[in-house]
Amino acid sequence: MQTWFNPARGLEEAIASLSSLEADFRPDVRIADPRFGDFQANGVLPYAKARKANPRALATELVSKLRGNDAFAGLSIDIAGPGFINFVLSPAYLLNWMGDYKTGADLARGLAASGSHETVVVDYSSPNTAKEMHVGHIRSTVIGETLARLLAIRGDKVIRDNHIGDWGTQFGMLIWAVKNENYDLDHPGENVIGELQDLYAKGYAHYKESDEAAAKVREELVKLQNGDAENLAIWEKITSASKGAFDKIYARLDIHFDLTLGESFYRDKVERIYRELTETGLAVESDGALVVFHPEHKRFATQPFIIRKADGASNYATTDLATILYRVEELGATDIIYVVDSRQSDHFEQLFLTVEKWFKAKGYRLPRLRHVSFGTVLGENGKPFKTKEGGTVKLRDLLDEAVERSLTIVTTKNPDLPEVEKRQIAEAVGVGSVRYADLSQNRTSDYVFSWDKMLALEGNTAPYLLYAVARIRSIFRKAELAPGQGEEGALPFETPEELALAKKLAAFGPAMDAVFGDLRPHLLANYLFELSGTFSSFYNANRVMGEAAPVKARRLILCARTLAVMETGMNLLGLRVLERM
RNA sequence: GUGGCAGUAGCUCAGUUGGAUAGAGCAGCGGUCUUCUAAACCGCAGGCCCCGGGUUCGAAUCCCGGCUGCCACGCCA
Repeated sequence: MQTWFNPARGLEEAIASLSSLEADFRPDVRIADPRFGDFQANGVLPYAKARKANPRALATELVSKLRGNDAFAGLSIDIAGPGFINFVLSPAYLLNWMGDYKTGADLARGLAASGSHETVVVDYSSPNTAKEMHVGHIRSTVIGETLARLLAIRGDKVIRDNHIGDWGTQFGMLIWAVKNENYDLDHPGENVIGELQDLYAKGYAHYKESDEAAAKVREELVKLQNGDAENLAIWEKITSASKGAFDKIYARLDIHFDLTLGESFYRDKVERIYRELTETGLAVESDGALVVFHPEHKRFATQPFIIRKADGASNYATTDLATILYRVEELGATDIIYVVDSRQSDHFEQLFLTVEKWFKAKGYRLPRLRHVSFGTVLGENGKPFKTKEGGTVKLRDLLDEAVERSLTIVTTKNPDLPEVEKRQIAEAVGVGSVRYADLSQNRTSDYVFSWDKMLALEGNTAPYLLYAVARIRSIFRKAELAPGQGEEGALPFETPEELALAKKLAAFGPAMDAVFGDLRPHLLANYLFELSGTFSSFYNANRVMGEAAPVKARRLILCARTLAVMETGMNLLGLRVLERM
């Protein structure tokens, strides 16, 4: 019996190839409401509608062809209502599926089969140097990391690039303050970033004091940009200290970049941008600045895309243009994804429009450009997030708090575990909870920050998934078997809980298709939450140990496959799985 | 003003791109540990899908018009 890794896709293709309908017929197979079946094909309805035909008759004709075909041997098929075609996977089919897709590697293979194998740059996290990472950075960082992992498992060549803000106007103030305070960058204190942030605040205050003071601050920036050795040395030390602080957070979140090419990397690449955009006629002078207008666009006909400021300096539009060129020419990117806050959607729309015209004029290969946007982190009052003191919550503090709360709980629930293991569990649960709180929500909606919500440990949260995995691990530990062992002689699934779990596992492929459709990780989180729930119901209703051999074997199969799917999915979300908790 | 995003159960949110009787979690009520981890499971209750039109076999979803909230819009990123 033939099985499809992704039954929805398999059905889609098999139905299309067997039907004698015209080419515009799309079977439109999707997961069905369990009351009607496992999958349903709805495509005959719109097809019949377009031709004023009887959908029920068309469905009947189509189904008679499917029934005689080997590909549909393990499925029951029927027609309901106006022409829905419902499919139910047989227990034997499900058992076969479990035999074909056993391990994480099998699942990865199944996923990669439908990938397009691009070279894709994922641009995410992108904090500013000399500043502490705060809750505002968490979304880009964890969503970007998950997208990178998703694309990689689908078979893309992924290049993770941390486009840090290391060349902005903040350096004028920072350098001025470092000099004014005689801050010793070679022997910084414990909390370098905190101190740098204080220095920045002093520089900023000075900048605001008077015109003369502002001029001095600007002078430091100009010196830096002109390559002044002393200022460059200060800048380098600040950058290096900042990267060190970022790396601590990244290590904790298990995030790894292939490249960290910040804005400063492109500082000698902006002249070409000015030249090419001017010579292609895209950029024009306006109020002393060099800008791009898009006459065909309702707003961008008058809302400029400023690529060189009136004072001659570059800005982020310039470096973003240079960055795209670099990624295409030097990295071979066919696809570039920006994981950035939705407030910058105008910027990206202008950027992409400009690149399209520029690349077309120069005959450069145009990559696929996508802005994967996400909502803003808001406070409880619905305004952009600030603490009561007007500051931001540091990512470090958030993670520490989460781990502390988790430690309290693990100590209560499982007091006999060794201290070291309790701490490991608390770290995985705490950090995982913060991360999952973000990933389980639709990225496009705004995010209301709340300690309780971020650190919740029940319901649709990381611990719920981790707990399901720990229970499976525990079964194998008690059975003294490795996952994958003890499966011989299994009979097809029988109980409602077994069947529900088996079907949920076979729905992994369709769930992942939805995730890739619009790059929405929360659909993976939803799926894993549902899988955990289905497993928990199974666990409570059907014992594994102590059952007759054929029953035990088939339940061990379900445990092992659930484990493989959970581990694969959780790894994509960046959650570390646990043996016990 | 122009444009974008959003409005679904008391609260927080899903809703597979137009499919069948709109779903979860939390909070509430009731039940389940001598048996593989009760961080769990089972059940009950909870709805003007912002409002009004339209499109069609079918609309939370698409179109038009409103209302409300948030965001962006010349030299910050």
